[in-house]
Amino acid sequence: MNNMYKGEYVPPTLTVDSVIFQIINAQLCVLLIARAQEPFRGSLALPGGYNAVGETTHEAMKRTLLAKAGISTDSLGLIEQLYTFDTVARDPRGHAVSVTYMGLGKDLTIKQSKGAQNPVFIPVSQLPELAYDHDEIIKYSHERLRAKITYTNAAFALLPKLFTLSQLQGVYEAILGKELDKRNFRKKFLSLELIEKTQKIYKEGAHRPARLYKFKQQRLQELSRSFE
Amino acid sequence: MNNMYKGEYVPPTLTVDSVIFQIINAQLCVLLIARAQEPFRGSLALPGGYNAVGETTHEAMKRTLLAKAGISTDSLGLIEQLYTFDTVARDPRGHAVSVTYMGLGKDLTIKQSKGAQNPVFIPVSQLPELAYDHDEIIKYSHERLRAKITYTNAAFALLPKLFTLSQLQGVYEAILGKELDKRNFRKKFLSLELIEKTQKIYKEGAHRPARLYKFKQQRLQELSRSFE
DNA sequence: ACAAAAGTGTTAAGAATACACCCATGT
DNA sequence: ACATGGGTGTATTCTTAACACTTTTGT
Repeated sequence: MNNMYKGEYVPPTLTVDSVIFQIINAQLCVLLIARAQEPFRGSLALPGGYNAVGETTHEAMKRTLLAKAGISTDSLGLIEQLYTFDTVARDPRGHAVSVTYMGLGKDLTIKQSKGAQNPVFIPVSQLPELAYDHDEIIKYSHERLRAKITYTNAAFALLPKLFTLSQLQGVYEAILGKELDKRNFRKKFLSLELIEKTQKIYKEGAHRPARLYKFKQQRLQELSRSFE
Repeated sequence: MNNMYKGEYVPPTLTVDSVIFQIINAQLCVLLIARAQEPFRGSLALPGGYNAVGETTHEAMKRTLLAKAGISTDSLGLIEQLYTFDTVARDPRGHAVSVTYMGLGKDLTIKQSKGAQNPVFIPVSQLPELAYDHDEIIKYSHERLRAKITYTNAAFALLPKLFTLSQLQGVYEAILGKELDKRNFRKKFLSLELIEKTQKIYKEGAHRPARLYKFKQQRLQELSRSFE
């Protein structure tokens, strides 16, 4: 295994995969594409692809996400590296190493580009069988997201600039998978001082209009006291 | 950048690096080696090396740690993958991707093996200038460790099977970099029910002997309430 | 007897939880 | 007038934080 000393070093294949989350209809959804090629042709999979020499993993992520799903990373509110998986046993084509990223967005529009492969957002609670071990990766990612919203303001990346407290609570409920008490949620969240009232009102449906709030910062911040 | 479609795909170099922590004299120390080759010949660096095809990153970590520092991963209480760094700009030899692991141990004995490169444990508070951006990696790793001990029982990996409450508190103080109140620390930690009293007593020095405790589990557990 | 670390309890302030009704709107 | 989601307060329990003296040993 000391090939490198003899000048015969051969690196494994390097790939990147993206787990892009978005809340749709109060459900946490993940971006998947239908694979156009073997292996797992026709199965749903995370968007991803090869990472060649000279390209950073972040650049490869950006490129593959745009190519396979027509989504620009600029439209994501937050991107972070998740974990690096060894795929020795996992990929039928042989040894590869996959660097995974998690991205959070809202109102993501999928542009059907030339090379795109039918990108869709599917609720994480209703995933069909996926290619490779992508279900494991999504589960891991969901776990990370759950943790992330409890000690940071990451929810900003899943909400519009202006939002109601009910929408905010809905994001937490969708990710944590449980209902929260409205009064306690509001009291706690407001006491964290991450958001502020605006003068705007959101009218919708046959009920009392809601006040709109906004995050003070549109970038990741740690909470002073963790949540839930 | 679509070389792979033409069968010309060339992956970047893949390397692994390990950040191995140990508490020595109430100080958090990290394992470093003196580089025997260019680049950064003579500088201190994290132990690491190439990861060739057919080998998982974990296997490569294990192998390089043994080869460069004579430390067996079996002697570590905890190992976890940290982060994957792109080294396009960082490595003078060109584009590489480095998967980093964090390991925690106690009483680690460095065996000077044939290929070993003067491995030493150095307090993180007194690091000299290091090769590459290894200082950044260590800082990141320290941050992760700080978080880890506040929401898990990870401290078990840095302590002997039996330990005194003062030793346990010392681990927290060394990692958090601040002093803690003895009474509050004990009350809180005991209430978490992760450790239990033993009948053993530790006598040392000209003072009252201390009761020894042990962790109920020698594997990672989340705390019911997070710490500090 | 002294030095050195071990061990121990109370009080006050802050945070979390449980819980139910009125408000503003559209139909 | 009714259905729908928006908005609000209090009492209780639990958790944290601040704080100082006695005990046991070796020399």
